[in-house]
Amino acid sequence: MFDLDLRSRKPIYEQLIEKMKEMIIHDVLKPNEQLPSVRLLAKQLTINPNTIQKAYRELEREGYIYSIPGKGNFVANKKEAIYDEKVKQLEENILKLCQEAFYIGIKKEQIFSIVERAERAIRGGEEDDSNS
Amino acid sequence: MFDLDLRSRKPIYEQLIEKMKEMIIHDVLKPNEQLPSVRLLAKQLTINPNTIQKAYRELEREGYIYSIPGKGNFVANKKEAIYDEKVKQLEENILKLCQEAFYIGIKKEQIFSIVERAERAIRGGEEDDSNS
DNA sequence: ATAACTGTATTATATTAAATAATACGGTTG
DNA sequence: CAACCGTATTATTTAATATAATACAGTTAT
Repeated sequence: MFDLDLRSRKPIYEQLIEKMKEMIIHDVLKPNEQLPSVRLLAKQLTINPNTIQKAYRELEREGYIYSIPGKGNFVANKKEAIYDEKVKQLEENILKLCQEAFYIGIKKEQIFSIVERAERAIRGGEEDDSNS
Repeated sequence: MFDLDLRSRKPIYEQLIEKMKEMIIHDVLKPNEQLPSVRLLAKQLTINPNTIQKAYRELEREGYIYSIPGKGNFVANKKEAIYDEKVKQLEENILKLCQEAFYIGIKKEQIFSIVERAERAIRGGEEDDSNS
């Protein structure tokens, strides 16, 4: 379910955090759905339970999941809060990249075309559910 | 000249690489200009010469600078090649961010407005030399 | 209540990348 | 030749990541 690269230069817990964020945002993991227990997931991934715990705690700190001691970890139902946070992050990153781009002389239109290319890539690869 | 954060979680040599790339791209460091020697810069920044050397070698590998053993390290005159590479990188990064944004439902117009905000930030903070 | 799950916490250890340190060799310059 | 340069090598230190072994407490079902 959560396949990650153990030989990567990127820390395992970071990979797991990213993976789960993605799955939560993309609704692969539904709100209030129970996540695999720390110990079980550690066994499945053949990594240490503490590493899972570290990832879960960070995800909780950021509002993606919540935990009930003795019961388990669950996907947060604050989808909107997460979404807003994500949008804010994306805005910051895009803003930063654009500033850098403008700084070295790239024109606004050039960026627009990149944005449109990105849109086509998305629209081509997957359909919008809102009017299907 | 190269002020960097020694207490950062980011490796010093990476910070130095980024800093110098920026200065080279923005023409603060002119083509064929001699860079401070490995030993001198290390003394100035109170860090180890090997760390400078590591940064310089990476910058050379990427074509930003060239070195003449016994003489010194110099800014590459392949500005265009560097620029093209930088543009390509930016395009990739922007594309990636946009795809992620679209994926969670952000509209194209929303991104356009971010781009325009970035442009205003740049145009406001510094003037364009091309018609001054 | 007790066994078998859960999350949480703590401490110690191992592993790895980043950074330091100490040298050495050879080219360049004056 | 002295004083710079870049380069290379090896050993060591440091800090983050990951592992390991436990322990404690809440939950659930029997």
